[in-house]
Amino acid sequence: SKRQKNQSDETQGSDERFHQNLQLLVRKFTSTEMMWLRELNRTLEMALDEEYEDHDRFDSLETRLQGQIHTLHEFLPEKYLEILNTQVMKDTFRMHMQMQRSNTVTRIRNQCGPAIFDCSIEDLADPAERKLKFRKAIGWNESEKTYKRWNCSILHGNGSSQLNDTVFCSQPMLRCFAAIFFGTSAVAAIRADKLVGRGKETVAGIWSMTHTTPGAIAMCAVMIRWSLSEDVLLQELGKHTKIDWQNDFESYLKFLLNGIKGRKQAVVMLFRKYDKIFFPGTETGYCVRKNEDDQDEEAMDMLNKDQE
DNA sequence: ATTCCACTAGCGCGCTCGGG
DNA sequence: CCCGAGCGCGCTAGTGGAAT
Repeated sequence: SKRQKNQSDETQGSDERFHQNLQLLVRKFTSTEMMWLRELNRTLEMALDEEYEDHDRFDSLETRLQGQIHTLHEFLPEKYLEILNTQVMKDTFRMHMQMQRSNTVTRIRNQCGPAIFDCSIEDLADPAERKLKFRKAIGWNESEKTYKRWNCSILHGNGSSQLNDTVFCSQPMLRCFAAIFFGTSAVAAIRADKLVGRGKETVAGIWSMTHTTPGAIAMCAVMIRWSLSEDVLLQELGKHTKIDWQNDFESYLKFLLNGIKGRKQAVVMLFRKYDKIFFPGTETGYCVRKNEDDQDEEAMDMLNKDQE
């Protein structure tokens, strides 16, 4: 059956609208909260553990899953939480999270790649060429023969710095964010230092985004490194690079979440920077809102210990 | 052999914008 | 004011590869 968006809301079955809204929410969730869910089915079957603390979220698989289910409970409206543990929910999450990732990687590497990375189409088209040209920029360490998730010049503001106060600030990061949430043409706007996405129907509008989220920045970082990598498919574990993309995503997420909680200056400024560019005029930034319930803090020094 | 998975080409819809 | 060109969106149908 064809889409019937032209029909008014009244003529559309409430059941159909229920599912369309859910699909929309799942896509938003993928791009703004978590691009992957570990053990999706089991997560949706899980009960909320009241003892769970964000603090321990990334310590073990069990706490990671609890983190996921807690994130879902914060994100989804009540009416969907009631039916979390159903086959419909599982199918919808699996299908539409996948579709959202597919659409995004196609957009970033193939459609916007040259504009985001200042390179030719040919540079991006061939895996071997990507490896040759960009391996260094996405974290290749020649002496250790592995990829480092933090030491990537492509993520840093001034090109080659490793300091944590410039991470996620690079032009490609901003362009990638623009491409995902404000459409392909927004990349050109960012490049020209112009306002993005005003007056156009973009996903940021469709999803009613009001501020930058940790999940969105973490996903952009993974998307950028993956787009320049020799991997052909975006999978949790990269076939050719052997990069554990899912783990890297969660590391970025951990860094950002802890940074917000601990009011780490670099992270707070990072979100302010993104909000200023992409959501000007909104006073409901993530940092402001989230900091109300923060508790005792330990000094966070993730960047130094890195890798687990 | 069959099913699943990741991704892509291309389509229709709804929107914006500019010319008449 | 309207009309049509063009754009960005999500979706469908399909490919080719991997897993079972």
